[in-house]
Amino acid sequence: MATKFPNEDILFKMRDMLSIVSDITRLKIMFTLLDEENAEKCVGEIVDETGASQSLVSHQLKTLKDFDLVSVRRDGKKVYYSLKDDHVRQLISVALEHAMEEE
Amino acid sequence: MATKFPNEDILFKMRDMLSIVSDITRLKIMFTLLDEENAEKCVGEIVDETGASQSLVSHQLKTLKDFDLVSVRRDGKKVYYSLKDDHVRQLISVALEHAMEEE
DNA sequence: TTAACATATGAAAAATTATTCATATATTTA
DNA sequence: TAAATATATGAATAATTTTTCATATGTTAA
Repeated sequence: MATKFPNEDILFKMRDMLSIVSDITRLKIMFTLLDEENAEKCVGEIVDETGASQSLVSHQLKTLKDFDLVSVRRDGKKVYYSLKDDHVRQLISVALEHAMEEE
Repeated sequence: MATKFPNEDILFKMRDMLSIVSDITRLKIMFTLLDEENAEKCVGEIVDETGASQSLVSHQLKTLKDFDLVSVRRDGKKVYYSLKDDHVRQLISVALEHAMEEE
């Protein structure tokens, strides 16, 4: 009878975490960054590989950064991003399994 | 250079899968159904335990059903739902770990 | 210091999703 | 069969999110 789910805080964090990986553009970005182990890519490369607009990629990278899921490093004119969080890799891999499994 | 992410189909499935678990109401519902191993709950119980409105719960259960993530069984006036998919459990547990881990 | 390149950003527009409200349907009980 | 209970559903509204567009900022090269 007693509801024993996590408190609201935890639920909200879960929701945030999950919704950040549930967008096509961000998924593409993350796949780009998963390309090789510890891959680091500059924005231009990410734009090319995802096919999304420069602006959109930039906005979404900011979203990822705000959630502390990517590391950023500037080198000259270019800014390099890499994936920071292992939970993301796990989420993506579970979702990928699921997506590939059926039919 | 060659972008080697999954094809669009797979990406969309991943997105669908991930976004289905990235909503507070659905998370609550799923936690309710995770309460015990193989828990089966009727809509009324789910309404009580989540605190969401009957209509909302019903809508979201439909969403879960459409994605084949829950099983449904009617017994008399009541309709019982249970979690069907193990990937969901995995996603939830990864997200939960993540959410509990920081700060 | 100006031009060119790379990236970021605010605000608007477009798209999607969650929620509510009113009501319908299905089942049981009186 | 009518009333009561449990759940579902369509349509409207509210809320959130994604995407674009125009432009700003930071860095290097000429």
